[in-house]
Amino acid sequence: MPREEREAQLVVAGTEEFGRAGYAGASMVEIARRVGVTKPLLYQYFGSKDGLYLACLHRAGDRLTEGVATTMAAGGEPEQMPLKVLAAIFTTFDHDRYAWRLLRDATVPATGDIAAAAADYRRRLDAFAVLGATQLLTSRGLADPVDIEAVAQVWTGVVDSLISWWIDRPDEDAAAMAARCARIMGGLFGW
Amino acid sequence: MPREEREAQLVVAGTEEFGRAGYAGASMVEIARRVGVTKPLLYQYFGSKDGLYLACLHRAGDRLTEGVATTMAAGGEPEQMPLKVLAAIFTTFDHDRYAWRLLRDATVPATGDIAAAAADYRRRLDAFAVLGATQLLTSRGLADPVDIEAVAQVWTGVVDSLISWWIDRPDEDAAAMAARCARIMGGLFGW
DNA sequence: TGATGGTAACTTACCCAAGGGTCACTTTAC
DNA sequence: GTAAAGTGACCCTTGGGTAAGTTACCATCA
Repeated sequence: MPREEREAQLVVAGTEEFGRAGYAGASMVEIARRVGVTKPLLYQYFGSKDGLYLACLHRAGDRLTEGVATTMAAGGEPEQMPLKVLAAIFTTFDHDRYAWRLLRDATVPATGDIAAAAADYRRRLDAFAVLGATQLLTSRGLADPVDIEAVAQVWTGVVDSLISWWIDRPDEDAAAMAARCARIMGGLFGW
Repeated sequence: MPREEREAQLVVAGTEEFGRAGYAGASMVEIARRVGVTKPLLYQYFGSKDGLYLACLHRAGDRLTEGVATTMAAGGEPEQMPLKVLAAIFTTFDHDRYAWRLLRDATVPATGDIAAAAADYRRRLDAFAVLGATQLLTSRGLADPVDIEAVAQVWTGVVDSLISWWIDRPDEDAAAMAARCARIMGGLFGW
């Protein structure tokens, strides 16, 4: 099998394993086993556990920030943005649901390349979240910047828990997930 | 120092370290070092890493389920329950903010005593969340049980992210945190 | 009162399995 | 024949876990 194709397989398997068990809990030999190869090949292609994690992280982070940026750039009513962003995330990661977790893994080493890259992706996503929260809160007369930060962080937590819930329900596809969120938000908040 | 007192110190240090780094990422020697003792004493008192984790988990889980149960039992408007529960959680864990994370640590081994105990606490808390979500959604004409489950899980995710945010702001006390949540929910949802 | 023995707190130094990482080698395709 | 895909067997550090011993305190008793 050509290197490029094998690497893609390994990144997919790594994303699932890192997403499931976290960086600290994931095992390189287990990731290799999933693909049907052995550990030395994994090291030949990615150099180290950090190298593989970074490859997984960049793939996930780039796709995610791109999708969110496109959606946010399109604009619209502040109340509609959360749903639009959710729909974009669900569509992008329908077959790769663990990817989101890589950006929010608490078990990566506190310093080093991984921490820096993950912090950078989180920073970019947080900026979008803060932008959305600002639009939403100011339209309702709430201007405290600390409130806005809190709402932005809760928003990422909501995405997090929706994706965790989704991972446990593989039969629910992206469209059904988006429809469910729309129905719930409409009912609960009148949005 | 008497055993009882030392054990309490170690449970506090363990809760912080497990909460910060997760079960897989936490180190027993680091936990002992925080308290100023060495690893063998930790093992003499708790037997194993699992034993220490279970001690931390039970302390956190018991206090949490008790506080939530008391609050839910008091009853009230469905729209007011989330705020009341949040206020109870903030008050209970004002000086022990990492405790919540032990119930939701993804890096614990998938089987064994810890997994069973954590699943049990989560099950009890989920039951409260489902109860609250049912009251809230049925009052708005949403009766799909799958929607209710999703809302319940998102609710726990909201608590999770609020606590993470709070951990990063040690100057904000429980009362300020509750007031902030009340202000935001009032502004965003009109609750 | 002071020697004595026992117990609980605590440490140094070690064992061992797991897992990240490497080397030398074999197979396969062009 | 050579270059790339791939492997078996190994090294070594990390970290969970333990054995054996030391200190400090306190109750007891000539």
